Amino acid sequence: MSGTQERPLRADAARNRARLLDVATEVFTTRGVGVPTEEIARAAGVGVGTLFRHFPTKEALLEAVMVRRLEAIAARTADLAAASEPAEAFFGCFRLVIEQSAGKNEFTQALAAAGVDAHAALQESSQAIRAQLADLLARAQQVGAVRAELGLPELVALLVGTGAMMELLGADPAARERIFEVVFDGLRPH
Amino acid sequence: MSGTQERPLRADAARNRARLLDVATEVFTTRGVGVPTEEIARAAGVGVGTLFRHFPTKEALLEAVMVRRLEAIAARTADLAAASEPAEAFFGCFRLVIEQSAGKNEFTQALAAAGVDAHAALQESSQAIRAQLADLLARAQQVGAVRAELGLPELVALLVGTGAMMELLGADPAARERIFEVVFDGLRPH
DNA sequence: AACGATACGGACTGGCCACTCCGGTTGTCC
DNA sequence: GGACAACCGGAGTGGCCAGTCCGTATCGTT
Repeated sequence: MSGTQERPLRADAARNRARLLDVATEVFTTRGVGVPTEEIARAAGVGVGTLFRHFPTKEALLEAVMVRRLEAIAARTADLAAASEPAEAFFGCFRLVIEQSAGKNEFTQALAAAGVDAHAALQESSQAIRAQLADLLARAQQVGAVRAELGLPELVALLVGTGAMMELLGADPAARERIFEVVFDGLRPH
Repeated sequence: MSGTQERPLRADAARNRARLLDVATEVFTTRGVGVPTEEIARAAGVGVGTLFRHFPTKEALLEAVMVRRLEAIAARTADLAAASEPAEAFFGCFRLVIEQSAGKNEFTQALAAAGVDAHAALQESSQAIRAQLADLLARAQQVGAVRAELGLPELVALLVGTGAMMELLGADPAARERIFEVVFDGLRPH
């Protein structure tokens, strides 16, 4: 389906594209999506023209950044899930997803909105994560580590919400840990 | 301090101001803060000039809306807190705050940011709520209804985060209830 | 080394939106 | 009921920003 079948980019073009993605990730994450495109271009050492050639729209750039993050999370989640028994895998992945979306409120919102109004590319990579999460959840429930009545939508909500909590608490590790304890205890049966 | 000491408004001016506030609350809540000011003016049946005379800035309008909501919540919280014993009061107010901020992600973010960079008026009314919450929390902890190690920052984070979860789940009451169960169970000791 | 093809830069355009300004209207007080 | 203030409406202004266009530079190939 997703044919990445284009003729290979020229060396400089590939370099610029990568730099653009890196810079955009950094800037959007730390300063929000309201930052003018021109600033991202300048920070990447290219002109706006170049930016818009690689990403025809600001939205497209944002999407590319998101997809990249989602894919990174999916990969790490898969590793973690394969290497542990159900309960550990579930809670480990929960932490991982939270930590990977650090400083990125809007990213989590996108994950949330993905099932609703996001674009095709986002749909695809967020579906991948959702499938993994569903699997993780089912297995953790089977061994009785997580309340049986919870579904995937609730899990996603919990993830996004917990992410929001962490963002609020900033860099206080003790407080973050206390939140994890509350949420994890709440997730366990009875 | 906060001298509401101005000469009383003319009748029509007062009416317009109130209508503006009502409409702005509605519009900002349902469609986000990105809506053009002119649209709010039109919906309120006045010109933009009138809007900007009452609220010199879009931000000022937003602030007024926030303050109003915060005050409403503070009032209802106080009632509820006075009429129940600690545990019931705490969890009741938790629900109340969540429900009152329904459909208003950005409002909750403001509550959160209030301690950080919001304007004077917001500071004031959010301080009032925070004080109430601190009290509620302390009392619930004294009777052993809530984990002792949690502080006010964690409680605020939990509120905001849970609000985000609810927003995500939309109108599914069963799912919302399941989330409440998870969070409330997590809040209780051990 | 020379020549296409490919990619670059950044001045420019168009649209949107917060905010201003002032001629006209409406409330209020004697 | 008249006169003066207080208020209103909405066309207009300025600034910002996403996206375009084309002359110029760079890459890769023979």
